[in-house]
Amino acid sequence: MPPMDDISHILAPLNDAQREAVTASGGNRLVLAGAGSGKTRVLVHRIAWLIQVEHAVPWSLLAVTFTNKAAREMRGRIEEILQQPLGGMWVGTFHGLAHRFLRAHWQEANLPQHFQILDSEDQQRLVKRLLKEMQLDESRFPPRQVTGFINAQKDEGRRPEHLDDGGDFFQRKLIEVYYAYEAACARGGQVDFAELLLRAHELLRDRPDIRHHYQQRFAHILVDEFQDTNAIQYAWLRMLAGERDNLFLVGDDDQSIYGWRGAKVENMQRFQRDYPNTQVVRLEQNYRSTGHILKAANALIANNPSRLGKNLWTSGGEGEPILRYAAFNEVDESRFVVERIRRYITEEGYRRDECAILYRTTAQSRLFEEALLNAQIPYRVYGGLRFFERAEIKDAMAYLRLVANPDDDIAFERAVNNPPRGIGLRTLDSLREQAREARGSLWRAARDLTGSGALPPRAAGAVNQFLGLIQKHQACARDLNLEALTRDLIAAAGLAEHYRKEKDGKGQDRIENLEQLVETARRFRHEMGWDYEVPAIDGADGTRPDQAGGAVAGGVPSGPGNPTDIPAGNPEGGYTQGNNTEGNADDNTEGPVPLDKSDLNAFLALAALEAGDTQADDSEDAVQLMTLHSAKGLEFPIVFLVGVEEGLFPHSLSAQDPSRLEEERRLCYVGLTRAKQRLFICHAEKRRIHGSEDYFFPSRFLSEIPAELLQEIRGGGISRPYSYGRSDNFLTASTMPARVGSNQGRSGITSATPTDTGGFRLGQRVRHPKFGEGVVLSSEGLGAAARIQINFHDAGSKWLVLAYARLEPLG
DNA sequence: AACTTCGGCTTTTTT
DNA sequence: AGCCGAAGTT
Repeated sequence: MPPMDDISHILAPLNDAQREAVTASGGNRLVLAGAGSGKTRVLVHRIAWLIQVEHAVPWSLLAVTFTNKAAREMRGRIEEILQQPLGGMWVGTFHGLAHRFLRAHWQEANLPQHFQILDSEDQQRLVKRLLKEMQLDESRFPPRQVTGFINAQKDEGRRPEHLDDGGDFFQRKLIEVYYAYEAACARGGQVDFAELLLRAHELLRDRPDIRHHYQQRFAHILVDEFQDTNAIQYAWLRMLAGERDNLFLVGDDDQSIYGWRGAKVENMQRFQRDYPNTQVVRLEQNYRSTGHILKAANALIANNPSRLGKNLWTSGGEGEPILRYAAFNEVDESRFVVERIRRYITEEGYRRDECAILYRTTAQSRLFEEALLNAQIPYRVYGGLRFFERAEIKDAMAYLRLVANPDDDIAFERAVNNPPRGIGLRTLDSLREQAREARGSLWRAARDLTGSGALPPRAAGAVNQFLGLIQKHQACARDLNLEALTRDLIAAAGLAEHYRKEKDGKGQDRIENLEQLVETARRFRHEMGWDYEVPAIDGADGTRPDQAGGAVAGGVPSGPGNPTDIPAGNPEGGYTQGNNTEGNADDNTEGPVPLDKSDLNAFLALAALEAGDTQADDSEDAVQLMTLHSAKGLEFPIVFLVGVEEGLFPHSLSAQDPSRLEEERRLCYVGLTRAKQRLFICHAEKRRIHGSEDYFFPSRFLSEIPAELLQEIRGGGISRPYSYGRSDNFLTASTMPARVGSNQGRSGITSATPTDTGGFRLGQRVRHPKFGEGVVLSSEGLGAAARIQINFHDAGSKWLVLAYARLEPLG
């Protein structure tokens, strides 16, 4: 341990508030860390402080994050500042840590030793199958909603037996599905994401011996992004902390944007009630953005009534004004943004990756991609399918899963006739039927039926062949390493051949991805995995302090077509490859390593828990495109916040409910605070959405930003007052050409017959005495029959009879 | 059993 | 407009 005088590197880079948090001793701490206030730095330095100054052993520390990326980054930064590897410290995601915990205590948790993890897609498939078996109509019980119901219950810590249908038919059925779902998971030895947390919590709750063991072990528990915890995660933390008052929670209630998936901002207030001795530290000095940007963000978020309260400030300058662009339509918007980016790159020397385009919904990326493509500016879109979520990878993984556990029905259904081998619906139905009757797995049903001659010979042959394929690999799994098993299985199943024949252009990509999978398996080594050793609970020191490291396994590919890439590299740089054993493993290949069953299982767990990156090649300097959600935690010198329109942002599905509207506002706050130097806010007056064209008001969020901080840019250099009148789309009886034919829309003309609009123009703003302000969408009919469609700001879109509607033109 | 077409639906995303 | 699932066709 370095001497006391060697702590300047821990404290020197900190401001007073940060230092207060880092050096706190005794008691719980809640750090309210505003955007850009050095939240991660505080966590990292706190841990360094605990180890170097308070002489805490890494083994007695627990640090929890939400994403694997954050966990990797934190571990890397701690190791960097300490200049030593963090052996036994538990750093990971809630799910990752719960998984590790359950692996160690599978018996006590009443799980099979080699339980598998279901990802969301698997879960959805299972629910679908159950709905079908229970003969519930999918239109009345949409699988998505049913899955959502089950997950929401688990997130709240509720088992089906805790639920009451309240006499409601739907509720009763949902509970029945939940029961059936649990039974199916138990039969297949499977655990979904929420189950990891719930089981881990229940185990701590029900087993005082285990609970005390961990309570004793963890002297300090640190949590990042605390505002994103759900009920069960919070309960789990409390359980682990016990009476030790050893919680160090970092979060920002203003950046809570995952309420829709169970996160509870309330946990921040609740924590202060549950632990009245908690000391709160506010980090309000922002090191990221200009004064104007911070003022805008502060003003915006002030509109949210339920806040803990915080005000960001900077010692830096005010910076440039925020620029606002009212685009005519979405194409104009994308052209504007790309033109500006082009100028920043070519005229001001910015790198491409210093520019980010942030949007509310993924669908919005397309136009920007097109415009960037046109301008020949490289870009990178975040989000979308990750490596282990790709269909071909899941196909191959289904075979691996069956080798590990033949009772995995979800894998069975996926693999059995893919590639097609003559096992059709009829055959599958009889397998399902048999499985249901025998209350066993499909695998067993298949063995029963092929043995008893109950299947038609042809089907029986095909099923037998499939069974043989899996069995053969189960047998030789002992002699093969993971890589060989994966490669052989893909070949024997005929997957690559199958994709080769695929006629759409994706076949080649898919084959490359399968090759990448084999490569990933090759790199995956036992020593990268987890230490599943069962701690001796009654012993003073059950887990080996030096061994438990590497909560985050290496080897997840960052995407296709880049076999030599360094996996999971940190684009922000600054961290050494730390726990990433990969580099070494690559170079000292010691010949074929025999496959340990836990090797295969660790690989399967990795695939589920850490699905890999979305895209290859972070190395190329490219403009960054992402949703606001995925932008959290990032920063860019130049930010374009686009599609800032009422109905899109806030999204129409959230605008009604006050609490969801607040969350939208927080999302906007997150967006604004991503910008370091320049911020553009764009909205389109007219936008094609879901196939039809609509008029939009600028978002209310725009009007919540003080006008003096905003400067409007006029389109195409033409100075024109901001109004909806820019539309070239006049639709009055006199100017409207009589058109025949069906190719409407192209020129923006939405009706082919002459109509009477009473002098109102399409896109014109109007006021109605009852419905308030709105925009003319379209019209039909003549004279007394003339009707006009208005999209009202508050009341939505309505058809009104012109003769009666007392409409007053605006603007 | 495999291929084709039609119809409904459409936020955000990590584990 | 596009994606997915379900029904209809070959």
